[in-house]
Amino acid sequence: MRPEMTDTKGITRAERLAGEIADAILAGDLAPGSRLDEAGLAARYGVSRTPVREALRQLAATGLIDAKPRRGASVSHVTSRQLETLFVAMGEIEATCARLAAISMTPIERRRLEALHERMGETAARNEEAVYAEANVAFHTMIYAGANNAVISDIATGLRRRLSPFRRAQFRAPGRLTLSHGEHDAVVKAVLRGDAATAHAAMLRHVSLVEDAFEQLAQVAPHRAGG
Amino acid sequence: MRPEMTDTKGITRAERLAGEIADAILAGDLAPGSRLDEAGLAARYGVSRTPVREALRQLAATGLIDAKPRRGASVSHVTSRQLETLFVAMGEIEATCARLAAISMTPIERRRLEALHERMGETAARNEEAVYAEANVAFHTMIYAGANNAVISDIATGLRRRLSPFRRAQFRAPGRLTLSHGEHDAVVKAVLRGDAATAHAAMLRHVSLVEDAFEQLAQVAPHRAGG
DNA sequence: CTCCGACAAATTGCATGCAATAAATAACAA
DNA sequence: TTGTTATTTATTGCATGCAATTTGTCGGAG
Repeated sequence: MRPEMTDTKGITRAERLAGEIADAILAGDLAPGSRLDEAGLAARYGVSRTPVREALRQLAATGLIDAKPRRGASVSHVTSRQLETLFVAMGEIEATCARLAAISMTPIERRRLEALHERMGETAARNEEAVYAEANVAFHTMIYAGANNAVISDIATGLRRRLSPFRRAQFRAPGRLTLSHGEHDAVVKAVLRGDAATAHAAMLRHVSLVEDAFEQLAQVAPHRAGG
Repeated sequence: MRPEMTDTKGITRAERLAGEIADAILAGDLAPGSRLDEAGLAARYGVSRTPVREALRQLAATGLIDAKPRRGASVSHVTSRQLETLFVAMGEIEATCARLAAISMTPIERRRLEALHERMGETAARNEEAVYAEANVAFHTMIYAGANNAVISDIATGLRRRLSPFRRAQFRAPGRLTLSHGEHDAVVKAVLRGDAATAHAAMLRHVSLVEDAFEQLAQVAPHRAGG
């Protein structure tokens, strides 16, 4: 449940290894289905098998890799069916965050959300993909935090991480930036006025549309992890 | 995500240990705040420290225990504030499951839910606490399954486990059984007729009332878990 | 030619030993 | 007496070796 919140400077090798391996997977260096041999990883990272084992367990808990008792671990290769399940879950959780944010965001949080949203409008108008993508992460993170519920925001963060490799190019679709900002607008307006039900629905719709955008891209360039 | 939670007959010692320790915690044998000494546990369960370590990591991932890098692990003692956060999260997730169940339950699942609900009505009328409590677990599990989303039902199951020690006596309050059944009734009716929004609201209300019932009991017998 | 079984190789799970670090205590100075 | 520091101790993190189990291959029988 707690991947890491304020985890005390993961000084342990296992923690660092988990991060390294996760990055390698998310970056596509380790393709889905790749076998994660303990000895091999130990040699590759210059440590013994023990921290590798712990790192693998940790990653298995997040669902990033798939480990069965005596049969080793492999990069969990996500089927399109599972991917849809993940997107649906992500949508529901984000919608829940928006719902809670509408109820319990502090005035300061609302001001900051509004300010970020306006800035993103300008970014979208100038069609600056990279800048918008970065701000987008901040936007959603702000919604998670606004829920003022550590358990749910942890869940949301975990899901976001798992989906991150599939969201790389989500703003490539033509006109997606302004569309995204428009969808955000509905969410922000509802949150600011404290309309929980509408915030929920608006966020659900937004994430569903993100999923659609992904699927269109996926058809063009089927995912070989090399994203 | 993980196709199976009840992993392949946890043949490994670490898996079994994780279960044993979790049971000990949930049963109250290990009080919140208790230090979980690796060597001690290893001796107690007659194994070496290695599987104990892995079991502790596993439990830390579920939030049941709290492990910091060089400072060992201890039974995470839940503050009342965190407990409220957990209850809120549980409510939101369960409500989401109900929402999805209303949308995507198969006809067979709906029939079974209805049948169980009717049986529970009779049990409640006869005021059979233990039987009702067991059926209640099945009821909620059925809602999770009805969401037809493995990711979300996994999350719900995890939260339920974390909260289970605090729900033991939830049906002790006088008249709670028939009240519970009435709340279920609203959920079931909405789910059966495919009314997602109402199912969401009804389940949210139900879980909130469960939380209230808990808090009343908690005032009578405080857990000294607070801090 | 196919299928079944035994054997061999590789890999994981577990135990144990050592090193590193944090908590606890004792000693010393102000 | 109290505050600071050095030492001691206990516990975790890591490395390595061995045992158990799985998988792939080879041989033989049908």
